[in-house]
Amino acid sequence: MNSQKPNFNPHLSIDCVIFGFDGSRLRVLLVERMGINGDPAENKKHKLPGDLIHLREDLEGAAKRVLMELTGLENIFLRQFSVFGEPDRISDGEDKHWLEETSGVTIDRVVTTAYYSLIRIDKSNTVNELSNNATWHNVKKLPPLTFDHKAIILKGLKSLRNEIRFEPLCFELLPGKFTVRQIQTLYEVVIGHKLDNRNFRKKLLKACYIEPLKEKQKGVAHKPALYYRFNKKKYEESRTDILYYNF
Amino acid sequence: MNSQKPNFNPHLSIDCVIFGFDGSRLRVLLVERMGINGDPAENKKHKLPGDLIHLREDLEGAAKRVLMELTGLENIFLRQFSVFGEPDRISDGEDKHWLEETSGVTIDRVVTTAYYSLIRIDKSNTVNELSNNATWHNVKKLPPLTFDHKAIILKGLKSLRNEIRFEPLCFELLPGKFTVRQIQTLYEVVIGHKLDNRNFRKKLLKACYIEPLKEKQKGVAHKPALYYRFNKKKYEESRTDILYYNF
DNA sequence: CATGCTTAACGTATTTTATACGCTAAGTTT
DNA sequence: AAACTTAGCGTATAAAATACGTTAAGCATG
Repeated sequence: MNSQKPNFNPHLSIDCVIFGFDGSRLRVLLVERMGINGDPAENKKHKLPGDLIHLREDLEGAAKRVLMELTGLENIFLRQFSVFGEPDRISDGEDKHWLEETSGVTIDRVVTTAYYSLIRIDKSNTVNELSNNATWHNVKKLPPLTFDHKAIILKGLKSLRNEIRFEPLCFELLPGKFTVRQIQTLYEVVIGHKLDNRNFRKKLLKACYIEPLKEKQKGVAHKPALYYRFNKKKYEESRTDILYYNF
Repeated sequence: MNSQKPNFNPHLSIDCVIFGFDGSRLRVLLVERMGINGDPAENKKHKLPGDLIHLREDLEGAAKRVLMELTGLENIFLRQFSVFGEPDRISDGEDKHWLEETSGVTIDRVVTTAYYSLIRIDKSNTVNELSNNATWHNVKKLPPLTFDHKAIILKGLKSLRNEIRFEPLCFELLPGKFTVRQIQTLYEVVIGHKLDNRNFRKKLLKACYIEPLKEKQKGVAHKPALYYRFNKKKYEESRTDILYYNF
């Protein structure tokens, strides 16, 4: 309508904490903040994939758009976990300057809705990442980040760490076929401590929705492990109301 | 600065789902939406306590302000649980008209951050509630509500239902001294099914942080129950890293 | 081609926790 | 005094978590 008006709301944004599992570490996908004139910023910093929200766009829709542009993937796991709205979260001079230059409007305050998403790291999405200046980083060794993005990542990690214990989120991070060792390692890195392999295995295989395949690992210098897959349908059928409670 | 500008951001709000437990039902505190000209609206509707956010105000600060104005209470339990930002959530003609009249600005879209809070229903806060047109409603029998407030309450309830099973939230809803029956009834209404009293009692009393008092119920037409209290310090000391997980 | 190395995979014994349900106790009401 | 109601304790059984010993299947090496 009014050509002065940008087609996004300068007060609202979304940011995505995209987690991936590379077989031994939990990683998060970050983009390099480009310099104001297109050239790399002097103080190189990373940021979370995110964007201001278009005027008639849904929050979750905006998150999906950002994910699609970055990875080329649709239908990936996405969960809102928190909002960050301190009036001073954009206070850092350099970061604010960058945001105003790239958006073209004066920024008073931006409230960002944070999502975490879970994806499988493999060849199919590596291509897009490279073309978007995106790189995977170990969540335990984060590079310098803009704004309060470090706090956002840590809170997202906290949410994941909590929720993976009660929901089948692990299968969003694992390949379609996986070994017992892979899923155990994933749990270990996410919840942060070692688990007994014999008991883990026992508990895992009791679950009828984790099905053995006929296929084994190949080319490993030890006894090859059997592959399993997650049967989502069986999982949903086997769910009963959880009665567990504590004080 | 600019006298045209309101001292709040017309895009950002908070809403509070305030839960209370009256001994047998879970209740939620709602305010009656006043009519546009001060007189009761024709189509009487209720709404969640909430407000637009002041320009330099924190989200949680805004929630605390709303709670303080409504109940006169400080330091009450408050937890952010979701954001509601669909572009059309304010689409209802009547509701939108009301909001524009009372705020004095044109409303395109409001993203609201939803908090739930837990309070003890007793005499000390009844006074303020009355002066603010606030009333308690059974969460199972909600009156007609403005905007998407019904969906917000239901999502808040879902969060509470989930989180009360792993955190000591029940003590925020109970009086300082309570009986085993009271805490069990609270669990039953929140999680939605009956529990075996004998086993519940056993599990409860194993917890060292739930301490028996010397005092008993009086004036009840049956064997009087012993009162207990929650020892927060002991609770925190007894916490160990939860190792429990599932797939 | 036998030996060692590494991780997979199975089993068993013990402890802890959850579930099911019977019974007595201490008040009030009639 | 008998009936009624909820409090409060106990016991037996089933299920789940924990601890840890042992064998199996592949590859790498001399």
